[in-house]
Amino acid sequence: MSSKCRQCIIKRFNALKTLTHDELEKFSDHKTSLIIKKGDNLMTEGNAINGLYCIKDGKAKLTKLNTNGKEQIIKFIKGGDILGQRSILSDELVGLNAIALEDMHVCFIPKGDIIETIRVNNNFSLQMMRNISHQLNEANTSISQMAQKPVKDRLADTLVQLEDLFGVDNEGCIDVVLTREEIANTIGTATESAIRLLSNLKKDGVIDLIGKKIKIINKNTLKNLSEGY
Amino acid sequence: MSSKCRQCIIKRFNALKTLTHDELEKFSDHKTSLIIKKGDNLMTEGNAINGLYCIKDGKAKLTKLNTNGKEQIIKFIKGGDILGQRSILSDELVGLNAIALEDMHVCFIPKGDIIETIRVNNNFSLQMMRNISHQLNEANTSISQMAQKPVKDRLADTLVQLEDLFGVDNEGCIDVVLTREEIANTIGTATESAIRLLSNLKKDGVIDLIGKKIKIINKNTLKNLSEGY
DNA sequence: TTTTAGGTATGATAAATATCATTAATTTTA
DNA sequence: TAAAATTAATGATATTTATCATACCTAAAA
Repeated sequence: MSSKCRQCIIKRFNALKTLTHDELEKFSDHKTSLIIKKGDNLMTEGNAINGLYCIKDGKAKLTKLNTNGKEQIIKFIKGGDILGQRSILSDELVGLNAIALEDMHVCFIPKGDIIETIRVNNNFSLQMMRNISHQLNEANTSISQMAQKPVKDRLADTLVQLEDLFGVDNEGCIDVVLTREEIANTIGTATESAIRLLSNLKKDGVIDLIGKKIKIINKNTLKNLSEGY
Repeated sequence: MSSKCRQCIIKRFNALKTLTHDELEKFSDHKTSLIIKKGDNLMTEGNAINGLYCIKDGKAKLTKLNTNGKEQIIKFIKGGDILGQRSILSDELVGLNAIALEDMHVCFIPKGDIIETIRVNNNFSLQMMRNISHQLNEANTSISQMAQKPVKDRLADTLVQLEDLFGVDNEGCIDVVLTREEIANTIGTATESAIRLLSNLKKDGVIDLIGKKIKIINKNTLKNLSEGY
């Protein structure tokens, strides 16, 4: 049973918080609730999109498939995030794959309602612009880091970012399960290189590896490493 | 003597084309015309910005300074482009340096007018969103390429993109003057590596090097190279 | 014009990273 | 639970890329 948008906690976290009572009601009436199974695609690169996805819970990776067939992970997504804004706003095809890292609960709001709201509710559009602008800034930083930093620094940076984004579980491990290959695809390196560098960090006592889970022991050291020290 | 925004040809190329007669008049009255000398900063990373820059003519590089002191070129800018949108929209500090590659003519429009127009003119905000969204898409592609492609492929890609962006002069050379270091900072490699790869491309007859100027002889080969063939 | 400085070019070498090969561990499937 | 398949780990090696050194060229400055 799908609940009311009005009651949804995720609206506190994003552009939805600017909506009026009536707008929320309309969204509620038109929305579809979906369950995306781990490994399934929520969006697919090159496809058209006709609405916005609100992530209620679950985690996803946003990826791009390279011409050589390699997957590049551009960004991670979690509950409270909104997907598809860029594509709806620019009226372009979807640029990234969104692939569930675990089962997800998602709401789909049709494009018409969004566009209508953009036209009427200025705060909503401003909030969306803010969001996209912020993402652009992050992307630019990413370009610079990918281009200039060695793999080791990028790995350190990624670990810190993953902990900041997903937090830690009750054992103190970064609260997301990624394969070594996915970590490699995030920092842009070969899987073996990622594994090797993780092993080194463990040997140096900076992190601990518990199965697939990673526990940051010395965050400051990681932060320094990420800046080349 | 600064002319009227209404008559400015660059308004045809960007969000300004959605402005009403009255809005253009207001912009005209409040704008400042500037000349930025080659090598000077139009915007500086970390600074606040209180308006939008419209590039009438001239070329610029958008850069980021890395923690190791290296410059990364994120994007190139030319006449018709608008600068500072992201920062104004998100209300964040400027994320990039804009440095003139040649003398530029630029108009500055104060933030107040822009924000006001965003509130009133929906087409204007939509157009801006489109622009930012498009830039975000490009940035994501860039991340993927930086992370996954070898330097040679990135150089080939950059050369093609530079020609597409700036066109060619009457000798058929890419119509922008960049130092080898700037090319290296675009693709994210050492200057010597960029020079070496350019020399190889010349030896293979794919490009010609005429002083600093670069002439693409076989664009298709470059395109293939950029995809790893 | 000569000098000087900055940019370009190229070789030699070192360091970083990828690839290939193999084994061990873990997860999935039958 | 056993077998199969995937994932992780690590060594050996090849390739890519960076760094250092030096020479050359070009354009600006004295």
